Amino acid sequence: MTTPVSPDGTPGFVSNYLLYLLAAASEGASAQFHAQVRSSGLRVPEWRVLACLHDCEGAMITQLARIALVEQSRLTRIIAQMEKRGLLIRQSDPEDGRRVRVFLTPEGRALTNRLVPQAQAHEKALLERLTEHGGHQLKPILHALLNTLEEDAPEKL
Amino acid sequence: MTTPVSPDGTPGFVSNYLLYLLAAASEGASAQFHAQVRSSGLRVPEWRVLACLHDCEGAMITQLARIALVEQSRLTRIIAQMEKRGLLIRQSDPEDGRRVRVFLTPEGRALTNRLVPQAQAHEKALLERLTEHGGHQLKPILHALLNTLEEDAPEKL
DNA sequence: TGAAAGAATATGAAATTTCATATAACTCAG
DNA sequence: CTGAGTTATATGAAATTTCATATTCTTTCA
Repeated sequence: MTTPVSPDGTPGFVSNYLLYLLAAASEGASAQFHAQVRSSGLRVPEWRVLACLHDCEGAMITQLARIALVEQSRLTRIIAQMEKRGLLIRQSDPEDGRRVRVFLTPEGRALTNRLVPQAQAHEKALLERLTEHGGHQLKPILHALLNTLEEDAPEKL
Repeated sequence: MTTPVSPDGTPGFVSNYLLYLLAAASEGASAQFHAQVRSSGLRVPEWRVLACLHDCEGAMITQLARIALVEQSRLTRIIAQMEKRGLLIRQSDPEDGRRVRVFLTPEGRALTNRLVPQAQAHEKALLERLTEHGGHQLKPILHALLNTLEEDAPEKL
């Protein structure tokens, strides 16, 4: 990831463009851990679903889609696959028959409980290597960015 | 994007997990501008290709794939489509016949020259809304993160 | 030189993703 | 209680993406 420069050495637009930096940072930082995810037999969106369920078991498809950053119809199919694999079960909400609530199976929970600590360990290691460069400011700034974005989003709660 | 919490109010893992924050920040920050991209008739990876070419005309497919964060075989097809649309042309390198170098057409360049300033304006506006929350630290930290990641990547130059 | 190894790009085929829309369930005003 | 409007999820069909591998060209070195 050598900083791309024009042939003449000019720094170029992309290499200092915020949206590029964010995308590259996200991709790059995730790459190592996502390899672990895949070697646990999960694809990234599946892992995200498990992580969300770890926090909010019984969430609706739509909520999961929003949190896991996946489009709804896609998530519906991912959930279906995960259900077939026995990682989770769908259960329609008795209060509101349109809603489908998703729960981890014991197997799904076991996998989740194995991966979450791995994720935390990976995060810790990464942040430690960043301490000299203000690594502790990273998460606060990202939170601030997300809050700012929420303000002007046509937000669906 | 209400901070997801467990039913009991516990803050939860995901909502403060670095890789999630990065992914959500990237997605969220990009959403508005990517809407502009699409209304210019481009998909996001296509815009990324144009932006890269803006900086390094004549780049090889592999370079573009790495910078634009797109897998090579996918990029090959994206480039092919863009060539059909007249946004760029491929030209095989006389020095090394395996390489394909990519150049903007006048039309492609015009589109690029229209979008890059839009991107810059969007970035500026976003960063301004973040100034009170340490927005000026964001890009430096992301650079630091990317540098750190490069160190231990099996890096292909 | 020429055979083997390596690089850069392309491509087939299966799988996934997207987009629009269907379906089903709920809400609420009249 | 009925039907228009809304919300949650599902699904068909086209398009894209992925993965493995083919193809083409280059480099290496015996």
